[in-house]
Amino acid sequence: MIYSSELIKGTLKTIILKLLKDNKRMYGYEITQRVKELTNDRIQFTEGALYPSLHALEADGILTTETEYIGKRVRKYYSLSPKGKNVSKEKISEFADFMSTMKFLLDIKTDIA
Amino acid sequence: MIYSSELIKGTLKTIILKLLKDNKRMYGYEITQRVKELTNDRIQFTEGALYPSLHALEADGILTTETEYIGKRVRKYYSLSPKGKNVSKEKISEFADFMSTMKFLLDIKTDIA
DNA sequence: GTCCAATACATAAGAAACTTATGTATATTT
DNA sequence: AAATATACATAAGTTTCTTATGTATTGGAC
Repeated sequence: MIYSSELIKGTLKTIILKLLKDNKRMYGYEITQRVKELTNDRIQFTEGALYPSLHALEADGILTTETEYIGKRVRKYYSLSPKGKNVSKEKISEFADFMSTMKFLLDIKTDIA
Repeated sequence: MIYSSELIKGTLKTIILKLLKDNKRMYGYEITQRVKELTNDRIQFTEGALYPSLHALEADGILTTETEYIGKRVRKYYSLSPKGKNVSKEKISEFADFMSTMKFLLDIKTDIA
């Protein structure tokens, strides 16, 4: 099952910030692959969504970049700035809070007895 | 705390369908108040988002309507159609699945030493 | 008895975030 | 040698929401 994109909307930045919190630095393509892998293909970031989002986070001072060459191919690593570390924590805890609200609202039973 | 709207995006229809599943029929204004109340003001639907969404669900054959007058004031009640009952179940279980994926994704440590 | 807030609907313009499509280029596998 | 994977990027179009506006009735406060 691939989730309807409507459902995933708005979670992209939160996921990016979580991955970077755990991994110190990652490049764009790596992020798409990691998410795909971790979710068993249920969540797949398109490049058209990912790259503009990374650029926006950098412009906001949340991410910093280092460009490296692997052979002749460029690779752009993203890391959390000090500000980004706080934003990351906030976003993740906001999402956790949101999930518990939604869980209550949708009356979802997580334990299948 | 009011959740960032970016986070709530895409959940509006799911919430509407859940409320109508439990309540048989509700009118627009009632939905906004119920959601506000159930979430302690954390989720608030604007009319500009709600009404077009209800119209779209009706156009898709997911909701049916009955118009009633309370005094001279019109009130439009929405109910799930037979098709809507299925869609409602699907949307809710899709969201439940999505939440468990997100919970995993946001809890995991990927930089295991 | 009048004014403000609440109830109740609706739509339109603009913004935000995404999809789809396209482009460039290198590296690896078949 | 060709196809696939890696790796970046942007632009046009769509969807979905926000913000603003509009109309009208009802109830409570003063």
